[in-house]
Amino acid sequence: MSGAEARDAGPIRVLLADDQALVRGALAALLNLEPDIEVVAQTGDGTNVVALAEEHRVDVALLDIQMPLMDGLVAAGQLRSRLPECKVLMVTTFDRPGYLRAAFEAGASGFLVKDTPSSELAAAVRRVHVGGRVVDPSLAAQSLMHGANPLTEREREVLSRAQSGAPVAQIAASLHLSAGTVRNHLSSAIGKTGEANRIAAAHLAREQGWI
Amino acid sequence: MSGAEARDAGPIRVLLADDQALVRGALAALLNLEPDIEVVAQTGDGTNVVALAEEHRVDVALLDIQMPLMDGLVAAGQLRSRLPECKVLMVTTFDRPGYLRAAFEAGASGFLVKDTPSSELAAAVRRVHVGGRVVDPSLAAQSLMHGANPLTEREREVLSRAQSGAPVAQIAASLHLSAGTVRNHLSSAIGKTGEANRIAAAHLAREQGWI
DNA sequence: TGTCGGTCATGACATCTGTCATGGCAATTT
DNA sequence: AAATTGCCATGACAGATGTCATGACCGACA
Repeated sequence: MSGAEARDAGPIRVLLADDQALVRGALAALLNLEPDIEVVAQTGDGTNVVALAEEHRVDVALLDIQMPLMDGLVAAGQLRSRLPECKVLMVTTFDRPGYLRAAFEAGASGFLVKDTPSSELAAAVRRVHVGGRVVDPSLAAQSLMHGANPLTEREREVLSRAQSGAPVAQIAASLHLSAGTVRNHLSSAIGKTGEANRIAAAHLAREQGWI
Repeated sequence: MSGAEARDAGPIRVLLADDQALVRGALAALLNLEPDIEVVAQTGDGTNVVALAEEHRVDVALLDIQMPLMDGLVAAGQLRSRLPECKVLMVTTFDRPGYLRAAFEAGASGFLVKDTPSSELAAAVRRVHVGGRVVDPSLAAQSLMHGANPLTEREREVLSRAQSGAPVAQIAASLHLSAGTVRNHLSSAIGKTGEANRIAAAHLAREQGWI
Protein backbone atom coordinates (compact mmCIF):
# COMPACT_ATOMS: atom_id res chain seq x y z
CA MET A 1 0.00 0.00 0.00
CA SER A 2 2.95 2.36 0.49
CA GLY A 3 3.58 2.87 -3.23
CA ALA A 4 0.07 4.06 -3.97
CA GLU A 5 -0.11 6.28 -0.92
CA ALA A 6 3.01 8.21 -1.86
CA ARG A 7 0.99 9.78 -4.68
CA ASP A 8 -2.14 10.51 -2.70
CA ALA A 9 -1.18 14.06 -1.81
CA GLY A 10 -2.98 15.80 -4.69
CA PRO A 11 -5.09 15.03 -7.72
CA ILE A 12 -4.00 12.51 -10.38
CA ARG A 13 -1.71 14.35 -12.77
CA VAL A 14 -2.53 13.40 -16.37
CA LEU A 15 -0.74 13.93 -19.69
CA LEU A 16 -2.79 13.87 -22.92
CA ALA A 17 -1.26 12.94 -26.28
CA ASP A 18 -3.54 12.96 -29.33
CA ASP A 19 -2.86 14.40 -32.76
CA GLN A 20 -6.31 15.97 -33.13
CA ALA A 21 -6.32 19.23 -31.20
CA LEU A 22 -10.09 19.37 -30.96
CA VAL A 23 -10.34 15.89 -29.47
CA ARG A 24 -7.40 16.56 -27.18
CA GLY A 25 -8.97 19.72 -25.82
CA ALA A 26 -12.31 18.01 -25.39
CA LEU A 27 -10.80 15.11 -23.48
CA ALA A 28 -9.04 17.59 -21.22
CA ALA A 29 -12.36 19.30 -20.52
CA LEU A 30 -13.93 15.95 -19.74
CA LEU A 31 -11.19 14.87 -17.33
CA ASN A 32 -10.94 18.25 -15.63
CA LEU A 33 -14.57 17.90 -14.59
CA GLU A 34 -13.36 15.28 -12.11
CA PRO A 35 -12.17 16.83 -8.84
CA ASP A 36 -9.46 14.21 -8.32
CA ILE A 37 -7.99 14.45 -11.84
CA GLU A 38 -5.99 17.25 -13.39
CA VAL A 39 -4.67 17.46 -16.95
CA VAL A 40 -1.24 19.01 -16.56
CA ALA A 41 0.20 18.60 -20.06
CA GLN A 42 -0.95 18.11 -23.65
CA THR A 43 0.84 17.34 -26.89
CA GLY A 44 0.06 16.51 -30.48
CA ASP A 45 2.87 14.11 -31.19
CA GLY A 46 4.81 11.40 -29.43
CA THR A 47 8.30 12.89 -29.53
CA ASN A 48 7.99 15.09 -26.46
CA VAL A 49 5.90 12.80 -24.30
CA VAL A 50 8.80 11.74 -22.10
CA ALA A 51 10.08 15.31 -21.62
CA LEU A 52 6.63 16.59 -20.71
CA ALA A 53 5.97 13.71 -18.36
CA GLU A 54 9.21 14.38 -16.50
CA GLU A 55 8.67 18.10 -16.35
CA HIS A 56 5.11 17.91 -15.02
CA ARG A 57 5.55 14.89 -12.74
CA VAL A 58 2.81 13.01 -14.58
CA ASP A 59 1.04 10.09 -12.91
CA VAL A 60 -0.92 8.77 -15.90
CA ALA A 61 -0.23 9.29 -19.62
CA LEU A 62 -3.17 8.96 -21.99
CA LEU A 63 -1.65 8.13 -25.38
CA ASP A 64 -3.34 7.81 -28.75
CA ILE A 65 -1.76 5.14 -30.92
CA GLN A 66 -2.15 7.06 -34.16
CA MET A 67 0.15 10.06 -34.01
CA PRO A 68 2.50 11.68 -36.50
CA LEU A 69 6.28 11.67 -36.04
CA MET A 70 6.13 9.20 -33.20
CA ASP A 71 3.68 6.42 -32.67
CA GLY A 72 1.96 6.11 -29.28
CA LEU A 73 3.37 2.61 -28.89
CA VAL A 74 6.94 3.83 -29.22
CA ALA A 75 6.23 6.69 -26.83
CA ALA A 76 4.78 4.21 -24.34
CA GLY A 77 7.93 2.11 -24.51
CA GLN A 78 10.18 5.10 -23.85
CA LEU A 79 7.98 6.30 -21.05
CA ARG A 80 8.00 2.96 -19.26
CA SER A 81 11.78 2.67 -19.41
CA ARG A 82 12.50 6.26 -18.39
CA LEU A 83 9.67 6.86 -15.91
CA PRO A 84 8.51 3.48 -14.59
CA GLU A 85 6.30 5.17 -12.00
CA CYS A 86 4.20 6.80 -14.73
CA LYS A 87 1.35 4.57 -15.89
CA VAL A 88 0.28 4.41 -19.53
CA LEU A 89 -3.31 4.21 -20.77
CA MET A 90 -3.53 3.71 -24.54
CA VAL A 91 -6.49 5.04 -26.49
CA THR A 92 -7.17 4.26 -30.12
CA THR A 93 -9.74 4.73 -32.83
CA PHE A 94 -9.42 1.25 -34.25
CA ASP A 95 -10.30 -2.00 -32.63
CA ARG A 96 -7.43 -4.01 -34.02
CA PRO A 97 -6.52 -6.97 -31.86
CA GLY A 98 -2.84 -6.65 -32.79
CA TYR A 99 -2.74 -3.21 -31.21
CA LEU A 100 -3.84 -4.51 -27.86
CA ARG A 101 -1.05 -7.05 -27.80
CA ALA A 102 1.46 -4.46 -28.99
CA ALA A 103 0.28 -1.99 -26.36
CA PHE A 104 0.84 -4.36 -23.47
CA GLU A 105 4.18 -5.43 -24.90
CA ALA A 106 5.11 -1.74 -24.89
CA GLY A 107 4.30 -1.61 -21.19
CA ALA A 108 0.84 -0.06 -21.19
CA SER A 109 -1.41 -0.62 -18.16
CA GLY A 110 -4.64 -0.08 -20.03
CA PHE A 111 -6.24 -0.04 -23.46
CA LEU A 112 -9.43 1.72 -24.53
CA VAL A 113 -11.06 2.21 -27.92
CA LYS A 114 -12.63 5.56 -28.67
CA ASP A 115 -16.16 4.28 -28.67
CA THR A 116 -16.14 3.47 -24.98
CA PRO A 117 -18.71 5.60 -23.12
CA SER A 118 -17.08 8.81 -21.95
CA SER A 119 -18.27 8.18 -18.42
CA GLU A 120 -15.78 5.32 -18.12
CA LEU A 121 -12.68 7.30 -18.95
CA ALA A 122 -12.15 8.78 -15.51
CA ALA A 123 -12.63 5.38 -13.90
CA ALA A 124 -10.03 3.89 -16.22
CA VAL A 125 -7.56 6.63 -15.34
CA ARG A 126 -8.09 5.98 -11.61
CA ARG A 127 -7.74 2.26 -12.07
CA VAL A 128 -4.38 2.41 -13.84
CA HIS A 129 -3.20 5.06 -11.37
CA VAL A 130 -3.49 2.67 -8.46
CA GLY A 131 -1.67 -0.03 -10.39
CA GLY A 132 -4.64 -1.83 -11.95
CA ARG A 133 -5.16 -2.91 -15.52
CA VAL A 134 -7.85 -1.78 -17.93
CA VAL A 135 -8.77 -3.78 -21.01
CA ASP A 136 -11.53 -2.86 -23.39
CA PRO A 137 -13.95 -5.78 -23.05
CA SER A 138 -14.92 -5.83 -26.73
CA LEU A 139 -11.28 -6.32 -27.62
CA ALA A 140 -10.32 -8.77 -24.93
CA ALA A 141 -12.36 -11.56 -26.47
CA GLN A 142 -11.07 -10.95 -29.98
CA SER A 143 -7.52 -10.75 -28.79
CA LEU A 144 -7.58 -14.19 -27.27
CA MET A 145 -8.88 -15.65 -30.51
CA HIS A 146 -6.28 -14.17 -32.79
CA GLY A 147 -2.72 -15.33 -32.47
CA ALA A 148 0.37 -13.22 -32.75
CA ASN A 149 1.56 -11.47 -35.87
CA PRO A 150 2.54 -14.16 -38.40
CA LEU A 151 4.48 -11.75 -40.59
CA THR A 152 8.23 -11.36 -40.38
CA GLU A 153 9.91 -7.98 -40.10
CA ARG A 154 10.72 -7.85 -43.81
CA GLU A 155 7.25 -8.93 -44.85
CA ARG A 156 5.76 -6.14 -42.77
CA GLU A 157 8.12 -3.59 -44.25
CA VAL A 158 7.44 -4.67 -47.80
CA LEU A 159 3.70 -4.90 -47.27
CA SER A 160 3.55 -1.44 -45.70
CA ARG A 161 5.18 0.09 -48.71
CA ALA A 162 2.93 -1.81 -51.09
CA GLN A 163 -0.19 -0.35 -49.48
CA SER A 164 -0.06 2.93 -51.33
CA GLY A 165 0.42 1.36 -54.74
CA ALA A 166 4.19 1.51 -55.03
CA PRO A 167 5.45 -0.90 -57.71
CA VAL A 168 7.94 -3.64 -56.88
CA ALA A 169 10.87 -1.75 -58.40
CA GLN A 170 10.26 1.23 -56.14
CA ILE A 171 9.90 -0.87 -53.00
CA ALA A 172 13.08 -2.74 -53.89
CA ALA A 173 15.00 0.50 -54.40
CA SER A 174 13.81 2.02 -51.13
CA LEU A 175 14.89 -1.06 -49.18
CA HIS A 176 18.06 -1.75 -51.19
CA LEU A 177 16.84 -5.18 -52.23
CA SER A 178 16.48 -6.95 -55.54
CA ALA A 179 13.08 -6.90 -57.20
CA GLY A 180 12.90 -10.68 -57.00
CA THR A 181 13.39 -10.67 -53.25
CA VAL A 182 10.65 -8.15 -52.77
CA ARG A 183 8.32 -10.31 -54.82
CA ASN A 184 9.22 -13.28 -52.69
CA HIS A 185 8.42 -11.44 -49.48
CA LEU A 186 5.17 -10.20 -50.93
CA SER A 187 4.26 -13.68 -52.11
CA SER A 188 5.00 -15.06 -48.67
CA ALA A 189 2.88 -12.39 -46.97
CA ILE A 190 0.03 -13.02 -49.40
CA GLY A 191 0.25 -16.70 -48.59
CA LYS A 192 0.22 -16.16 -44.82
CA THR A 193 -2.76 -13.83 -44.96
CA GLY A 194 -4.67 -16.13 -47.28
CA GLU A 195 -5.49 -13.27 -49.63
CA ALA A 196 -5.15 -13.09 -53.40
CA ASN A 197 -2.84 -10.12 -53.86
CA ARG A 198 -0.67 -7.61 -52.03
CA ILE A 199 -3.44 -5.05 -51.63
CA ALA A 200 -5.91 -7.39 -50.01
CA ALA A 201 -3.09 -8.78 -47.88
CA ALA A 202 -2.10 -5.29 -46.73
CA HIS A 203 -5.73 -4.53 -45.86
CA LEU A 204 -6.07 -7.61 -43.71
CA ALA A 205 -2.72 -6.94 -42.06
CA ARG A 206 -3.79 -3.42 -41.18
CA GLU A 207 -7.10 -4.60 -39.77
CA GLN A 208 -5.30 -7.08 -37.58
CA GLY A 209 -2.80 -4.47 -36.45
CA TRP A 210 0.06 -6.43 -37.99
CA ILE A 211 1.57 -3.54 -39.90
CA MET B 1 -33.56 40.51 -37.06
CA SER B 2 -36.74 38.91 -35.73
CA GLY B 3 -35.69 35.35 -36.67
CA ALA B 4 -32.47 35.45 -34.68
CA GLU B 5 -34.00 37.17 -31.69
CA ALA B 6 -36.68 34.55 -31.30
CA ARG B 7 -33.92 32.17 -30.19
CA ASP B 8 -32.19 34.53 -27.81
CA ALA B 9 -34.23 33.52 -24.77
CA GLY B 10 -31.85 30.81 -23.49
CA PRO B 11 -28.53 29.19 -24.29
CA ILE B 12 -27.68 27.85 -27.75
CA ARG B 13 -29.14 24.34 -27.93
CA VAL B 14 -26.67 21.94 -29.55
CA LEU B 15 -26.96 18.41 -30.92
CA LEU B 16 -23.83 16.24 -31.17
CA ALA B 17 -23.48 13.41 -33.69
CA ASP B 18 -20.25 11.43 -33.69
CA ASP B 19 -19.78 7.70 -33.85
CA GLN B 20 -17.08 7.59 -31.18
CA ALA B 21 -18.75 7.75 -27.79
CA LEU B 22 -15.62 8.91 -25.99
CA VAL B 23 -15.09 11.81 -28.37
CA ARG B 24 -18.78 12.66 -28.30
CA GLY B 25 -18.84 12.81 -24.52
CA ALA B 26 -15.67 14.84 -24.43
CA LEU B 27 -17.00 17.37 -26.91
CA ALA B 28 -20.13 17.66 -24.82
CA ALA B 29 -18.02 18.39 -21.75
CA LEU B 30 -16.08 21.01 -23.67
CA LEU B 31 -19.17 22.80 -24.96
CA ASN B 32 -21.01 22.61 -21.67
CA LEU B 33 -18.22 24.65 -20.09
CA GLU B 34 -19.60 27.62 -22.03
CA PRO B 35 -22.42 29.36 -20.15
CA ASP B 36 -24.28 30.27 -23.35
CA ILE B 37 -24.14 26.79 -24.90
CA GLU B 38 -25.97 23.65 -23.86
CA VAL B 39 -25.67 20.18 -25.40
CA VAL B 40 -29.24 18.88 -25.38
CA ALA B 41 -28.91 15.71 -27.48
CA GLN B 42 -26.26 13.20 -28.57
CA THR B 43 -26.24 10.32 -31.03
CA GLY B 44 -23.84 7.88 -32.55
CA ASP B 45 -25.33 7.61 -36.00
CA GLY B 46 -27.02 9.79 -38.56
CA THR B 47 -30.40 8.11 -38.79
CA ASN B 48 -32.01 9.79 -35.80
CA VAL B 49 -30.49 13.23 -36.17
CA VAL B 50 -33.67 14.78 -37.57
CA ALA B 51 -35.91 13.23 -34.94
CA LEU B 52 -33.66 14.35 -32.09
CA ALA B 53 -33.29 17.84 -33.51
CA GLU B 54 -37.06 18.23 -33.70
CA GLU B 55 -37.67 16.80 -30.26
CA HIS B 56 -35.08 18.97 -28.50
CA ARG B 57 -35.60 22.18 -30.49
CA VAL B 58 -31.95 22.20 -31.55
CA ASP B 59 -30.32 25.43 -32.74
CA VAL B 60 -27.03 24.02 -34.00
CA ALA B 61 -26.20 20.45 -35.05
CA LEU B 62 -22.56 19.38 -34.86
CA LEU B 63 -22.23 16.48 -37.30
CA ASP B 64 -19.27 14.22 -37.95
CA ILE B 65 -19.00 13.17 -41.59
CA GLN B 66 -17.83 9.65 -40.83
CA MET B 67 -20.70 7.79 -39.22
CA PRO B 68 -22.11 4.32 -39.62
CA LEU B 69 -25.58 3.69 -41.08
CA MET B 70 -26.00 7.26 -42.21
CA ASP B 71 -23.32 9.64 -43.36
CA GLY B 72 -23.18 13.10 -41.81
CA LEU B 73 -23.62 14.65 -45.24
CA VAL B 74 -26.91 12.87 -45.81
CA ALA B 75 -28.07 13.77 -42.31
CA ALA B 76 -27.19 17.41 -43.00
CA GLY B 77 -29.28 17.38 -46.17
CA GLN B 78 -32.31 15.97 -44.35
CA LEU B 79 -31.92 18.38 -41.50
CA ARG B 80 -31.78 21.43 -43.76
CA SER B 81 -34.88 20.41 -45.66
CA ARG B 82 -36.93 19.45 -42.59
CA LEU B 83 -35.68 22.03 -40.08
CA PRO B 84 -34.32 25.00 -42.03
CA GLU B 85 -33.93 27.01 -38.82
CA CYS B 86 -31.41 24.53 -37.45
CA LYS B 87 -27.86 25.34 -38.52
CA VAL B 88 -25.37 22.62 -39.39
CA LEU B 89 -21.69 22.61 -38.45
CA MET B 90 -19.78 19.72 -40.01
CA VAL B 91 -16.75 18.26 -38.25
CA THR B 92 -14.43 15.74 -39.79
CA THR B 93 -11.18 13.93 -39.18
CA PHE B 94 -9.90 14.24 -42.72
CA ASP B 95 -8.96 17.38 -44.56
CA ARG B 96 -10.30 16.37 -47.95
CA PRO B 97 -11.24 19.30 -50.13
CA GLY B 98 -14.03 17.29 -51.76
CA TYR B 99 -15.76 17.01 -48.40
CA LEU B 100 -15.89 20.76 -47.94
CA ARG B 101 -17.63 21.19 -51.26
CA ALA B 102 -20.00 18.32 -50.51
CA ALA B 103 -20.77 19.73 -47.05
CA PHE B 104 -21.84 23.12 -48.37
CA GLU B 105 -23.84 21.48 -51.15
CA ALA B 106 -25.64 19.56 -48.40
CA GLY B 107 -26.52 22.87 -46.74
CA ALA B 108 -23.94 23.09 -43.96
CA SER B 109 -23.13 26.52 -42.51
CA GLY B 110 -19.67 25.56 -41.30
CA PHE B 111 -16.88 23.08 -41.70
CA LEU B 112 -14.13 22.22 -39.21
CA VAL B 113 -11.42 19.57 -39.19
CA LYS B 114 -10.65 17.84 -35.92
CA ASP B 115 -7.25 19.37 -35.54
CA THR B 116 -8.50 22.89 -35.04
CA PRO B 117 -7.73 24.17 -31.53
CA SER B 118 -10.50 23.23 -29.13
CA SER B 119 -10.79 26.84 -28.04
CA GLU B 120 -12.29 27.72 -31.41
CA LEU B 121 -15.16 25.27 -31.28
CA ALA B 122 -17.45 27.37 -29.14
CA ALA B 123 -16.80 30.42 -31.31
CA ALA B 124 -17.68 28.44 -34.42
CA VAL B 125 -20.92 27.26 -32.85
CA ARG B 126 -21.88 30.86 -31.97
CA ARG B 127 -20.98 32.08 -35.43
CA VAL B 128 -23.19 29.60 -37.29
CA HIS B 129 -25.95 30.15 -34.75
CA VAL B 130 -26.27 33.81 -35.70
CA GLY B 131 -26.32 32.91 -39.38
CA GLY B 132 -22.61 33.21 -40.16
CA ARG B 133 -20.38 30.81 -42.02
CA VAL B 134 -17.34 28.98 -40.70
CA VAL B 135 -14.71 27.53 -43.01
CA ASP B 136 -11.56 25.89 -41.86
CA PRO B 137 -8.86 28.20 -43.21
CA SER B 138 -6.42 25.41 -44.05
CA LEU B 139 -9.07 23.85 -46.25
CA ALA B 140 -10.42 27.00 -47.85
CA ALA B 141 -7.22 27.60 -49.81
CA GLN B 142 -6.98 24.02 -50.99
CA SER B 143 -10.60 23.94 -51.96
CA LEU B 144 -10.29 26.89 -54.29
CA MET B 145 -7.32 25.34 -56.01
CA HIS B 146 -8.86 21.98 -56.64
CA GLY B 147 -11.71 21.80 -59.09
CA ALA B 148 -14.65 19.48 -58.86
CA ASN B 149 -14.46 15.74 -59.03
CA PRO B 150 -13.06 14.78 -62.46
CA LEU B 151 -14.17 11.16 -62.22
CA THR B 152 -17.34 9.87 -63.79
CA GLU B 153 -19.88 7.83 -61.86
CA ARG B 154 -18.59 4.56 -63.25
CA GLU B 155 -14.98 5.43 -62.62
CA ARG B 156 -15.78 6.17 -58.99
CA GLU B 157 -17.64 2.91 -58.60
CA VAL B 158 -14.89 0.86 -60.16
CA LEU B 159 -12.14 2.64 -58.25
CA SER B 160 -13.95 2.20 -54.93
CA ARG B 161 -14.13 -1.52 -55.43
CA ALA B 162 -10.50 -1.69 -56.52
CA GLN B 163 -9.34 -0.13 -53.24
CA SER B 164 -9.51 -3.31 -51.25
CA GLY B 165 -7.60 -5.36 -53.77
CA ALA B 166 -10.47 -6.94 -55.69
CA PRO B 167 -9.26 -8.25 -59.06
CA VAL B 168 -10.81 -7.02 -62.30
CA ALA B 169 -12.89 -10.15 -62.76
CA GLN B 170 -14.56 -9.70 -59.38
CA ILE B 171 -15.28 -6.02 -59.94
CA ALA B 172 -16.73 -6.83 -63.35
CA ALA B 173 -18.97 -9.51 -61.89
CA SER B 174 -20.25 -7.30 -59.07
CA LEU B 175 -21.16 -4.54 -61.54
CA HIS B 176 -22.40 -6.85 -64.32
CA LEU B 177 -19.81 -5.52 -66.75
CA SER B 178 -17.21 -7.12 -68.96
CA ALA B 179 -13.67 -7.35 -67.66
CA GLY B 180 -12.45 -5.21 -70.53
CA THR B 181 -14.83 -2.39 -69.67
CA VAL B 182 -13.69 -2.38 -66.08
CA ARG B 183 -10.11 -2.15 -67.21
CA ASN B 184 -10.99 0.75 -69.45
CA HIS B 185 -12.64 2.64 -66.60
CA LEU B 186 -9.68 1.95 -64.35
CA SER B 187 -7.27 3.06 -67.02
CA SER B 188 -9.24 6.24 -67.49
CA ALA B 189 -9.30 6.95 -63.76
CA ILE B 190 -5.58 6.29 -63.50
CA GLY B 191 -5.00 8.74 -66.33
CA LYS B 192 -7.16 11.44 -64.75
CA THR B 193 -5.47 11.15 -61.39
CA GLY B 194 -2.00 11.11 -62.93
CA GLU B 195 -1.02 8.05 -60.91
CA ALA B 196 0.67 4.86 -62.03
CA ASN B 197 -1.83 2.21 -60.99
CA ARG B 198 -5.31 1.66 -59.57
CA ILE B 199 -4.15 1.61 -55.97
CA ALA B 200 -2.33 4.91 -56.08
CA ALA B 201 -5.25 6.36 -58.04
CA ALA B 202 -7.72 5.18 -55.42
CA HIS B 203 -5.59 6.69 -52.66
CA LEU B 204 -5.47 10.06 -54.33
CA ALA B 205 -9.18 9.95 -55.06
CA ARG B 206 -9.91 9.23 -51.40
CA GLU B 207 -7.66 12.04 -50.24
CA GLN B 208 -9.46 14.45 -52.53
CA GLY B 209 -12.84 13.23 -51.36
CA TRP B 210 -13.70 12.01 -54.83
CA ILE B 211 -14.82 8.53 -53.85
C1' DT C 1 26.79 -30.99 -35.27
C1' DG C 2 22.75 -30.71 -37.60
C1' DT C 3 18.39 -28.56 -38.26
C1' DC C 4 15.38 -24.80 -38.71
C1' DG C 5 13.73 -20.18 -39.80
C1' DG C 6 14.59 -15.74 -41.77
C1' DT C 7 16.93 -13.23 -45.35
C1' DC C 8 18.59 -12.53 -50.01
C1' DA C 9 18.95 -13.82 -54.73
C1' DT C 10 18.03 -15.80 -59.65
C1' DG C 11 15.31 -17.68 -63.45
C1' DA C 12 11.12 -19.32 -65.48
C1' DC C 13 6.28 -19.48 -66.01
C1' DA C 14 1.33 -18.21 -66.03
C1' DT C 15 -1.62 -14.67 -65.00
C1' DC C 16 -3.06 -9.98 -64.10
C1' DT C 17 -2.80 -5.15 -65.27
C1' DG C 18 -2.51 -0.91 -67.96
C1' DT C 19 -2.75 0.99 -72.58
C1' DC C 20 -4.35 1.69 -77.09
C1' DA C 21 -7.21 1.45 -81.32
C1' DT C 22 -11.64 0.82 -82.67
C1' DG C 23 -16.51 0.58 -82.70
C1' DG C 24 -21.50 1.05 -81.22
C1' DC C 25 -25.14 3.24 -78.38
C1' DA C 26 -27.70 6.92 -75.79
C1' DA C 27 -28.10 11.54 -73.97
C1' DT C 28 -26.74 16.29 -74.20
C1' DT C 29 -25.01 20.33 -76.33
C1' DT C 30 -24.11 23.41 -80.13
C1' DA D 1 -28.32 17.92 -87.80
C1' DA D 2 -23.84 17.49 -86.08
C1' DA D 3 -20.65 17.26 -82.44
C1' DT D 4 -19.55 15.96 -77.91
C1' DT D 5 -19.52 13.12 -73.87
C1' DG D 6 -20.20 9.12 -71.11
C1' DC D 7 -20.83 4.26 -71.28
C1' DC D 8 -20.04 -0.47 -72.92
C1' DA D 9 -17.41 -3.75 -75.45
C1' DT D 10 -13.56 -6.36 -78.02
C1' DG D 11 -8.85 -7.61 -79.28
C1' DA D 12 -3.98 -7.07 -78.98
C1' DC D 13 0.27 -5.86 -76.78
C1' DA D 14 3.88 -4.75 -73.21
C1' DG D 15 4.88 -4.74 -68.71
C1' DA D 16 3.87 -5.83 -63.82
C1' DT D 17 2.65 -9.36 -60.61
C1' DG D 18 2.28 -13.88 -58.18
C1' DT D 19 4.22 -18.50 -57.89
C1' DC D 20 7.60 -21.96 -57.69
C1' DA D 21 12.10 -24.33 -57.59
C1' DT D 22 16.51 -23.72 -56.16
C1' DG D 23 20.53 -22.20 -53.72
C1' DA D 24 23.31 -19.40 -50.48
C1' DC D 25 24.28 -17.16 -45.92
C1' DC D 26 23.46 -16.48 -41.06
C1' DG D 27 21.99 -17.03 -36.21
C1' DA D 28 19.37 -19.74 -32.89
C1' DC D 29 18.53 -23.91 -30.80
C1' DA D 30 18.65 -28.84 -29.58
